Amino acid sequence: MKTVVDILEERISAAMAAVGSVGSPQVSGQSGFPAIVRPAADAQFGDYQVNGVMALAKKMKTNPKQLAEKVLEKIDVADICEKPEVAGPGFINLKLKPDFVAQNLLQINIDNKRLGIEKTDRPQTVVVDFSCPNVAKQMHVGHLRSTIIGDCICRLLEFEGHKVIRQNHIGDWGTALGMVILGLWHMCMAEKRGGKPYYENDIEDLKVYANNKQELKNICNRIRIRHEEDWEEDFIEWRGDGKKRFKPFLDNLKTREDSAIWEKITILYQYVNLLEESLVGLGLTTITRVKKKSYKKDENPFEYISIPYESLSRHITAMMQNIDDKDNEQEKDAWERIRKISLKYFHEIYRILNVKLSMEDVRGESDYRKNLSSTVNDLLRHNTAVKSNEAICIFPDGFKTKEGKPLPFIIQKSDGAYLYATTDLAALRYRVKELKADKIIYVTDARQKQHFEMLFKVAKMAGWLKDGQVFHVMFGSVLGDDGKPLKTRSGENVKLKELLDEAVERAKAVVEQKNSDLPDEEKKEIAKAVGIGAVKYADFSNNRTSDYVFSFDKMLAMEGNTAPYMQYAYARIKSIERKAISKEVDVEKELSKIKSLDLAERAELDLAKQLVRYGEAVESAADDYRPNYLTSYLYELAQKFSTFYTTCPVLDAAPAKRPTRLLLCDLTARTIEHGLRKLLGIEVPKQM
RNA sequence: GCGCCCGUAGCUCAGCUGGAUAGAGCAACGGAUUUCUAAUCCGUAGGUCAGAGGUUCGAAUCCCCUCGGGCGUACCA
Repeated sequence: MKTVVDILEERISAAMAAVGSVGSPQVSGQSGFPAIVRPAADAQFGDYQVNGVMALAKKMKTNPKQLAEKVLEKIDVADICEKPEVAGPGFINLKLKPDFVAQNLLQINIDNKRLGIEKTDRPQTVVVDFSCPNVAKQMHVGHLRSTIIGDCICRLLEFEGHKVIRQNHIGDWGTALGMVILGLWHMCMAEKRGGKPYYENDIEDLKVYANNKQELKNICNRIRIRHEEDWEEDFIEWRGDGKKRFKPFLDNLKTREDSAIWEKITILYQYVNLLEESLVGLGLTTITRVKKKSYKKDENPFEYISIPYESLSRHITAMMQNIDDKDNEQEKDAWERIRKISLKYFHEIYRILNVKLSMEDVRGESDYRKNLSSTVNDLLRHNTAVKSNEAICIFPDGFKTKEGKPLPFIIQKSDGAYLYATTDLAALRYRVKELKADKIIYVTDARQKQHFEMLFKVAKMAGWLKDGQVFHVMFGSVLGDDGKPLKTRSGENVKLKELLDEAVERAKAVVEQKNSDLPDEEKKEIAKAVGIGAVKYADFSNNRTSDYVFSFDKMLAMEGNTAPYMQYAYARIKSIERKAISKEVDVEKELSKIKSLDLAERAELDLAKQLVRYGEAVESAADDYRPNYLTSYLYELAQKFSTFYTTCPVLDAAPAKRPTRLLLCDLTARTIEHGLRKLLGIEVPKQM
């Protein structure tokens, strides 16, 4: 079934074409005559309005009002609308016939699965890249948006009939790798030293003195001296070979519990990050080793160099580039363990969030590690990439540095390490070539806009992409209550798990207060649905591109335009169905016999018209990747239902009126359920 | 400096290739419950769409300038 707005658009565009081509042949040669049918701005104008006539009049250099009159003569919508009217400077107002609404509703009613919404006639293979948390890091509120918006986009596209391939491009390569190895090293040394782990004290000190440069330098130097002591001491054959302590520690890691490792590694990751940030500009150096290009048997294969202390993890990253080598076996095992544990925790969050992402959807940066050199080489061969300051770069047009020079897209650093630009290119190629993607969608925050613009441009330069094949679906940053961006500095992140737990807890308190008679088990289920639903809905209902002000109170408020409002409407309908038995009303029977509807009451007709529009809302949300179009539709639906509910008794209605009202209830429930559960991944309890 | 995004009611935000008198929620105020769940409904009040100019039948929306905020800007993601 086509949406009403599409039918109207088609018919009125045809009428406009007929009128436009008569008076002005040159206009007809252009790209058609869009009627631009929109929901009416004000109910007094009817249900839909045509905006396109005035634009056409402008093109034809004619009077819009007169043109609208001419179009009116050609319009054939008598089966759908009351007589259309010209209004204002050249609008055409359309009002649906109650009969048409009733017939439409009866058709939707028959289609249990899709509520009368057609599948696309041009199905595509769409790759959606979303969520993408970082290994060894707790997911925080910043990951919430990518995860649930991405999931919603997948659900919308799947429902439209596209083949969707989810890709969880987790951060498990590049710098993350070096930081985890360094973090594990600190874990080892802290355990050797015993007592309260030194990194916990260091984190506190670094935070306290973040703005006192002199003291910060003293602290960092103290850390560095301890670091070098530990490093110097840890060897059997050659300085710093790690055979005395670190290597046995890595072996021992296998015997430890996941949860114990997870808790520590997330803190250590923060530690390494915070230490490196603190070190910037302090000028401290440290000793490390690099493998010689050639060496004799029994000779120390390493030589020792001095590097800036803050670049140590990056140095390790470069060394670990060959993680698949035999020498690095232990590091590789440890790394895979950390990766596995991290994924376990991410998937726990996905389960709680009701997000459809499985282990099969995980294809992280590390999965492309074997394609990185060929990606770079191919670009060098095409002369797309060039060497500049020892780094391998591509200079796409239109991007400039601070100094006004061309801005490079760096795909290999001067130390030989690859970057996320390289993995992104390799991933993009994989998606086009192997996954046969017609379309690739990246769901990330707006700060990466320039990166993606460059990525897409480079991929086009290399001939790997067609126009219009990739989209960056971006969203705003997460802000704190003070309106400033929530920095990813350690400690300031709000852990997603804790946020979700609190949401459920608050919901539980409300359920307890409103409906204390329910069995405990049910109260728990309701609290989960309401709490998680509220958090997700708060995010969906915001404009995607705006910044996101994070506030417990706002997210967890359960009044007004929130998920619980819709869940409540649903629960009321289910309650009517339960009550029907005691009132000797056979709902199933009345619904199955229904042949026509009686939409006499204002509230009935308003609700019916809203129900007819569900397909339009889904379509616009999917077309623009904007879940908030869907949430505002559902909110309006619930509002119209609530008005209907208070003015139109259902079970106590006259027997002749009752089937219509039962159908309105049933269809409202099905639409809310479909929108919330199927498309937004929000549960709808039968009671609350 | 340059590039991108943003500025709408006291607060949080919608506003869909430019469309009619700019809409919601929260907070405030007034009303509604012997009747299917009041996590509700009905109503009142609240605006120089940051400011100035331009484009046109018509601008919150497009262009220019100013002010204010954010992000990015060669080896982090």
